[in-house]
Amino acid sequence: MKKVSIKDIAREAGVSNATVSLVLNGKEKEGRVSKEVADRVRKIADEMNYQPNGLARSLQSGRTYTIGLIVADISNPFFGTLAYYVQEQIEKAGYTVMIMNTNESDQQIDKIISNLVNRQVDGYIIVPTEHGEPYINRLLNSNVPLVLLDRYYPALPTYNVMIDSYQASFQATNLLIRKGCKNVGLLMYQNTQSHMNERKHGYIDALQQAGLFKEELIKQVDFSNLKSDIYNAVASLLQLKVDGILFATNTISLLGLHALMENGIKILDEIQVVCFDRSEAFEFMPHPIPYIQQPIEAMGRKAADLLLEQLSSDERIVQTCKFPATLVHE
Amino acid sequence: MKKVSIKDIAREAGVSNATVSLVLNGKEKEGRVSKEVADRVRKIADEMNYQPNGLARSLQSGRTYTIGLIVADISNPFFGTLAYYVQEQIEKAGYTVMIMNTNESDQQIDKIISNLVNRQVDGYIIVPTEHGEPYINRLLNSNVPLVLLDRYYPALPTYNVMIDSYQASFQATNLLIRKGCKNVGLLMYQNTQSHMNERKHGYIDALQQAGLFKEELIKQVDFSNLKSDIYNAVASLLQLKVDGILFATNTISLLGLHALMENGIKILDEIQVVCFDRSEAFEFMPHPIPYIQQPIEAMGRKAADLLLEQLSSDERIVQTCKFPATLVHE
DNA sequence: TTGTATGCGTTATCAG
DNA sequence: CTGATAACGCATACAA
Repeated sequence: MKKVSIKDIAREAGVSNATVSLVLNGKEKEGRVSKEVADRVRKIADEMNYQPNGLARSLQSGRTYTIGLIVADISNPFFGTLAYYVQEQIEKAGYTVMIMNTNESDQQIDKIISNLVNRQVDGYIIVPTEHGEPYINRLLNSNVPLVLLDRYYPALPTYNVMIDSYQASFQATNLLIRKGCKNVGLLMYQNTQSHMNERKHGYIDALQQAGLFKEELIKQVDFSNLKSDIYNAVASLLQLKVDGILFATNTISLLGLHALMENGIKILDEIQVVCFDRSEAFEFMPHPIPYIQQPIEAMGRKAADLLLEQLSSDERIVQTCKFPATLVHE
Repeated sequence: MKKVSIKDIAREAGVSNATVSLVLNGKEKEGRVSKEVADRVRKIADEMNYQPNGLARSLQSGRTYTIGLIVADISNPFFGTLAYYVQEQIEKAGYTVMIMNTNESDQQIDKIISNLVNRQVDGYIIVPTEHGEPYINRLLNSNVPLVLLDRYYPALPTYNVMIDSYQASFQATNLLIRKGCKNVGLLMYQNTQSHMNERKHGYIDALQQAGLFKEELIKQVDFSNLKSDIYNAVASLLQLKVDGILFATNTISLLGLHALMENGIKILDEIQVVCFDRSEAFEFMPHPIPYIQQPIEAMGRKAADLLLEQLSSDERIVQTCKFPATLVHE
């Protein structure tokens, strides 16, 4: 069962491989191949169950029609859903998506990018890691189509797609203030990236405007030690008598809520919260949990569109596309 | 910023491309290249920021070091997590994983497989669609490394990895019976595949042994019309006075629980349930929800291992690896 | 120790 | 209308 190539068909049909290639690519018109030959070639190709070799084709054409999508954690439904829509949109244009996982590791993103470069992918959609800037920069310099997703490096002139984290966080914090909270805590990642930073400053600004900001109510947790970090942070916030908490990501939200429960807190009775992203858990809670809803589908499709745009034209007018997030409550 | 090839380095270094190739592949020993030349070549390659072209290499070697992972829905955390572990395991062996999505569509799986064949991937791990048997069979005949995941076609001699759905469902149903249920309903997909079928028969057998089986308590829902189908099915089950329900997948579980709630049912007080797969929602429910836990990590790694095994040796001794699922309750 | 020549499967150019 | 032939970038058998 070895692979059959154009050459095999040519031999079988008694024609040259050039002719076969023309026929199989539907170029018989301009190639001026006779109907008879064309039909015979097609028939034989079919009988021999010919499958074109994309490698050879790509080597020759310089295009793989593949794009690399690098996310931070494919087991997180946020990224899974994002990947879903990116793929759906990219596929419409005849491209294939290669999904890769960094696990938030800078070392991994370096390896993955090298790997994709070797594979000659035509473009990249990347959720960048905290200190991945040099690797992204290298890609940028090589002038390959590129879109950053969910986070970006302000110093780099890249296409970016994400939500307006500042606004989302600002609004969310104001909701807590309106509900009468005087001690609003923030649970966020120990991470200096744009998205975290904006979420932090939206929170700070809202509280400062209300004259309620207290530095010590900001708790940072580590991605690699999440569960115990969060439990400790929540315990510590409880000691500081918080009456409201903003959770800065979906994962933090879920673990945070759980930690509150474990501490015997009646959520939304004793302590107000706002979460990031909807969870299937919310519908089953005694009260509806307020949350920040990211337009995942829109973001995925937009990232795909921006990449496709670059793929089909040379001019680059970089843009940062910040989607507004929706605060869902009541 | 055009790509630099071996030829460019050779010219720059004043040697032949064969020499460059030998050096860059660490074959200077057996190739007997002098240290000086080797060092110079390496230095120049580095300065010119040489990146090997994997396409050309693969075309020559016949191996892409890529495997295709085809799942049914990447936005479903079950498959997302599965993908995560498959990738982690495959990557250890130096392979790259291409994740693709069928959305349970037979048409899609056909397209995706063709695409991956064109791309010359070295092997496949596939969650097959309902009527995808012919496409899988074609792959099988081409003798390419292949593992089916989560479901399989009994008629095909493939490597398979999944849970023992019959046992899981049988146990789950017996739990409901032990809890005193007399009218146990089943909410499952309208799907003839192995996993669904086994879940159905585990349920039937358990009930028949207890003399409690009633055909009309089995409700089938459609993947493409899920939400409303489930609401209708639940409503209909309630009219039939069920006192226990087995939900056959994670998605069905969540929507099913929600439908019960909407109908004002106090879950586990008025009606007993068993779900498939853990949900983050369960921890927040008034009572701990019993569920069937699949060993996702073990399955992902096993599928990867079985594929790697085929990749590194010619002998195929197909095996179906059924993992026991754990019934978690109390 | 290094260079030359060839092939991997395609497509494209240019003759015939 | 069709067939040689070169080229894509790399690896390798064989010369030198």
